[in-house]
Formats: sequence, structure tokens, C-alpha cells
Amino acid sequence: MATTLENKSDIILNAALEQFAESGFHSSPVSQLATLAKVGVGSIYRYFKDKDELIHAVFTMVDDALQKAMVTHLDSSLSDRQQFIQLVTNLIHYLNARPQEFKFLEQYYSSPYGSQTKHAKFLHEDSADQSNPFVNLFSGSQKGTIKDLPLPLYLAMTFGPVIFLLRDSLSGLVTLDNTLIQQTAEASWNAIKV
Amino acid sequence: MATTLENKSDIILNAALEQFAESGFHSSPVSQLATLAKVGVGSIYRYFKDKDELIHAVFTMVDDALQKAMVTHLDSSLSDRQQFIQLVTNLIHYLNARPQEFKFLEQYYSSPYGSQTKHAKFLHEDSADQSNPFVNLFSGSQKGTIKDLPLPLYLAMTFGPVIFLLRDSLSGLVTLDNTLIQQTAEASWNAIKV
DNA sequence: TATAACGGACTGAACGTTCATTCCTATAGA
DNA sequence: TCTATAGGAATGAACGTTCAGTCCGTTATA
Repeated sequence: MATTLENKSDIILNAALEQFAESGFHSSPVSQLATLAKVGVGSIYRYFKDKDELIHAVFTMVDDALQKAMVTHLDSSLSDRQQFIQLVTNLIHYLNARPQEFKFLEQYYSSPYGSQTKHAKFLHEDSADQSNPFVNLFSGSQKGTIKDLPLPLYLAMTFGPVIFLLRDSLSGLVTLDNTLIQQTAEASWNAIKV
Repeated sequence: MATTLENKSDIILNAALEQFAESGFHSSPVSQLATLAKVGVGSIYRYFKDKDELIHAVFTMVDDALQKAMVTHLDSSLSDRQQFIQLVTNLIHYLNARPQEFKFLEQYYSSPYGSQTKHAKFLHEDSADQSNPFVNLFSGSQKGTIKDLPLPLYLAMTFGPVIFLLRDSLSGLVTLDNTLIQQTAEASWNAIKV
């Protein structure tokens, strides 16, 4: 028996991502999610307690993939500068190619759902995790390669501009070509380097 | 005869701002707005065609005030560096003191409502407006004080980090004291200066 | 001045619609 | 046949919007 390529729960999650990104949480009736997923309404409630749980599950799926994408090719043999630019570049390329994921995250974070979740990850437990290449990078201040600034400011200078640009790219105001991506990564680096 | 301090339309707008910031557009029934504004439901529909128009009107009110706040003390006798830092500082102080305005704007921009509106202002008509101190500032590349970069990147480096930090401040992850504000403004400046 | 009629601002109960969720029937696998 | 899974019509709650009636300041009349 051939196993289905995706199990039903994943089919629902991906349909939900598409619909949420397109129409927003509140203009995405469960009935419509069901139609898009080619599934009965009832089936959605077999896999997810309610619509809220479904939204959180989509977030987890999207966020996990993003975390992985961010740190690819980020090995510690590279200079701090190279690592930083790699990270920013990863982030832009990944999200710019995935407007649905980006729209979903934007919406999630600026809604009651994401207000708790947050990227608090970086500000708390992870800070102590020495195996996280991301955290290691920002300890560069001890090596004298980046300024000694509060962690939240590193994060703001790294992610803030990227998010802003991605928004503009998504709405067609900007074309995020390789030149612009490189300029962005370097400008951010200049903001925090010594 | 003493005129009322606020007319009814303003009372409704302010109540709506408060409620929207607190609960989001979709968890703010018109009936609740009416209660908060101490007004009958019907009165809201005397001043605004429907809920959508009310949301857009709140945006206009908030955005106008923000635009003004941003360019205070921004006269062209100051150096480009000083002007830039003044602008970023203005922005942070203003919005950090007004969580409702900030939450509302965040929500508005990442919703179907704001997807059209956008800050496209800066990218289009205003670009030619020589009297706008904001636009003048970014022409500094011709004077050799800031790098020659695409306008969208200036905007991203200016507003991106600020928005990111304000989010963290709002959720209590960061305290935006004067030191941090100054560090932020300077880091952004370093990103774009020659 | 005293009284009556007018008209626009205001109100909230009622309406129709939309939605999340439930529940019961149909189907497939063992 | 028995059990687990899927489906979608039915349900009831919540919402945006309407509108018939009320209120009250102003104007006209005597």
C-alpha cells in the first residue's frame, strides 16, 4: 500500500496556511479551509481541537522551517562578518520566495495569538545555548568584532530591516534582487560591527 | 456657550482606537465601541458609513499625528547625522509613549486594510516634495554624508529596527531607556552613513 | 412672552447573515 | 460484522447594519 505523500493533518495545515495568508484568520471560515483541503469540515475537528489550535499549529510548522533555513551554511569557521551576512541573506531569500509564510507570520505576530509566543526564544532560554550558531554569532562582542550592545538591539538591527523590506517586496514596491539583498546585509552589519 | 472639548465623531474615533488596540478589529463589536464611547450604536453609523470606514478614519487620525511628531525639531541647519538621530529619537519616544497608536498601526498595516495604503507615500509622490524635511534628509547621499543606496533601503534601516524594538518594548521584553534609544539611533546611522 | 410645530440627532431592539462547532450518517478497512 | 475514520447538513451564538421611534433645541405664531 502506497502511503500518501502527506497525511491528512499536513494537508489541512498547508491548506490553512494558504488560506490564512491570502485572506487573514478572520476571513477564512473553517468551511473554506475544508473545501481547499478537499476534506470535510468535521475532519478538521478530528485533527485540531478548534480553529485557534489550528492557527497555532500552522505557526509551529512555519516557524520550525524558518529557524532551520536561517542557519544553513552558518558554520563557525567563517568570520563573524561572513556568518552574519550569510544569516541575513538566508532569511531574505527564504521568506521572499515564500510570501505565504511571511504573510502568515506577520499576521500571527501582530495578533492576540502571537503576542505571547513572540521571538522571546532568543531573549531567554536560548541565550545560554552554546550550540546555537545564532547565539554564538552575537557573542562576537567578546571577540571585538561587533559592538557591545544589548541583545535586543542586535535582533532589531538584524531582523527589523529585513522584515520591512520583505513587506515592501511583497507589495511590489521593491524588487529584492541580489544587489539589494547584499546591500541590506552589509548595511545591517555596519550597524553593529566595531 | 462652552463648546464641547471633543465632538462626537472624535469621541467615537478615540474609543475605537482604544478598543481596536486592546482587542483587535475582529474582537471589537460595534456594540462594544458604542458602549465605550457612551453613544448609541446607531450614532456610529451616522458618522461612519460602516465599520471599515471607521477603521480607516482611525488610521488617518493616528497617522497624521505620527507624521507631525516625526519631524519636530528637524531643521535643516543641523547636520545630516543630527537630523537623522533626531528623527529616530522622535519616532521611538512618540510611539513608545503611545502603545495604543503603535498596536493599532501594526495591526492595520498587516491586515487587508493597510495593504493598499502602505507607507507608499515615501516611495512615490513625496519623493519630489523638496519641502518635506524627511525627504531632504535622504538626499544626503548627494552631499556625501550618507551612502548611495536605494530609498527603500534607507527606509528599512530607519524604521525596521525601531518597529522591532517597539514591539519588544510593548511586550515587556525590553526597557526602552534613553541609552538604548540613543544606541539604536546611532546604529541605524552607522548602517547608512558613508 | 407663552405655546406649538418642526426637524435633525440619537437610540437600541430587531433582522438577516455568517461563522465555529457538533452530531449523526456513510464509508472503508480488518 | 465491527470499529475507526470521514463527511457535511444542522445548530445556535455572535455580529454588522437598519430603522422606527424618541428626544430636544430652534423657530414660527399669536
